[in-house]
Amino acid sequence: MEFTVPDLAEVDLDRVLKSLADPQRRRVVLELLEDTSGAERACSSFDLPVSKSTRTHHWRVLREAGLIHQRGAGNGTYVRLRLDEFDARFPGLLRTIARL
Amino acid sequence: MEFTVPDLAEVDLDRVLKSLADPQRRRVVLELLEDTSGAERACSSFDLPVSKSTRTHHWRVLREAGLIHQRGAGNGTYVRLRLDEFDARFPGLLRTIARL
DNA sequence: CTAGGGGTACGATAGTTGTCGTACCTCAAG
DNA sequence: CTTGAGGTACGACAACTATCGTACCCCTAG
Repeated sequence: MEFTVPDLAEVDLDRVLKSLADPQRRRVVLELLEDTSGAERACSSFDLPVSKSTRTHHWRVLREAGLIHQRGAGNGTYVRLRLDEFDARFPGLLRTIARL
Repeated sequence: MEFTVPDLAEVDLDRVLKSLADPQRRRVVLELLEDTSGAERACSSFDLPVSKSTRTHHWRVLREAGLIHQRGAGNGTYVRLRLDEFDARFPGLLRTIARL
């Protein structure tokens, strides 16, 4: 199962800032950012204190903001930052926020 | 008439990002930022395509996010970026967003 | 003094968002 | 084959938000 991600050119800053204006989502993004390996990570490996459906919701918001890519591997789902693409579209934004 | 502004230490990133995740408000902030003079500007000098009450609302959101200071001068209202304070609390954020 | 521009406060409203529960799917392990 | 972990889709709901209109306030220009 595959998740469609938006073309970064079609993502607007509004959507991005809204997606990052949530503690849960920001935490996840920054956690991915700290993982300098850039490797995939299991969605289930994040400790989110919300229900399953809420988790799904947050992943979708991040996906639609162009921040992440998701891959469904039958059993679980794996997530990866679209770091290079995103940084090309919104240079420095992630690093700046990470530094705060 | 005076407007109370929050202590920057008590402003959280959530509130800031939410306040900037709106085109009208972001435009106003960036316009103030481009004005390198740092001088006050009349609130009425911004061309906001919304009603008076909506304008008031947006100014309040920015104020509560610690981004601006407002001074009521009887007749009109004047606004000023809290640039130094804000940048001390959230270093680089405004400039980064301005660059996008 | 009166008009009018600039502004706030309050109440209403439609749309968005974060959250959940339930139902259902898929695969791996027993 | 059955169970369970991980996950989606859908519908519900409360909270928040952007917007407006109305009523009202303050001052300056006539």
